[in-house]
This record gives sequence, C-alpha cells and structure tokens, in this order.
Amino acid sequence: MNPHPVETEALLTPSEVATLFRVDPKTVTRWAKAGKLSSIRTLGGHRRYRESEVRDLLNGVPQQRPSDG
Amino acid sequence: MNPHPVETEALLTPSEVATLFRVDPKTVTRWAKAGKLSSIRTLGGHRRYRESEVRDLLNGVPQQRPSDG
DNA sequence: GCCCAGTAGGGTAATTTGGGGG
DNA sequence: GATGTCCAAATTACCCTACTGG
Repeated sequence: MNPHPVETEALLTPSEVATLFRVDPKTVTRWAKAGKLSSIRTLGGHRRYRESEVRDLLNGVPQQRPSDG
Repeated sequence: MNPHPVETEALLTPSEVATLFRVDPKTVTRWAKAGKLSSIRTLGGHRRYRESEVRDLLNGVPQQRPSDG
C-alpha cells in the first residue's frame, strides 16, 4: 500500500504509565520533570512517554544517565 | 540535475499524525485550526499535513511563524 | 453509482497541567 | 525527598451525523 510507511514509536499517556507503575499520574509527571523519564509533548502541552522506555524501567533495566557513563 | 523539479512534499493524513503523537485525530484538527500546525486542504475539504513539519514538532524543533521572522 | 473507512463539524465528558499544602 | 490530594484552567477524548477519498 503505502510505499513510505510512517515510522511509529509507541507512546503512552500519563495515566497509562501511572497504571503500569501503580502510582498517581502526578508522580509520573514528577519523574518526567526530574529527568528520570523522557517525555514527548503534544502541541497542547500534554506529555506522552515512550513505551519501550517504560517497559525497560518496569523490567529493571538500568537507564543511561548523562554523567554516569 | 532535474530541469523541472516538482515541489513534492510528503503529506500525512490526520490519523497518521494522530498516531505519531498518540492523540485523537480530532485533536490534530484542533492544532491546525489553532495555527499550531500548518495544513493543506484537499478539494473536498480534508486536511493533509507536512511530514517534515510533523517530524520537527515531534523532535521539539521550534517552528517558524509567518509574522515572527 | 455503490461501498466504506476516514474526516469534518459540533457538543459534552474525561484527562492533564501547574501550583500549593499535607 | 518522594508521594497523594485539592483546586482551576486548559487540553484532549468520545459521542453523533453528514460528507469526502480511493
């Protein structure tokens, strides 16, 4: 069909991430502001999170910190 | 090179843009109406979006507004 | 012209944001 | 220090019907 399929990276909403971690959505927001979790912003300012990153976090995969290499 | 280069810009449908941002297609329509995202109209009134612009937006690239130069 | 998934447009719930206090 | 809750405002999601795209 489409000769140039759009690269799509799965994203999660704040409430979805919160449900996975069993915390309040506000807590997820704090993680994002603290740089513990990278986030993508909608044009309206709402945050979206990378599913792959969340999965890694849930699985205890150590994250790459800027000055911890 | 090409003597008559045709300005061909890759376009995305509302649902494709919505998938990339993990939002509802109607939300993308609101962004277009709010001027946050430039849109091209089909002759029937449906909107199409520039893939390059959407990519930049996803990457957090600040956009150049017409009267902001 | 028919089909039908996608889109437009309008209206109303639900979610998210940001700040502040516990 | 980290988290949960309350508040108001903003943004987004879901409902519908009619029309477009291929």
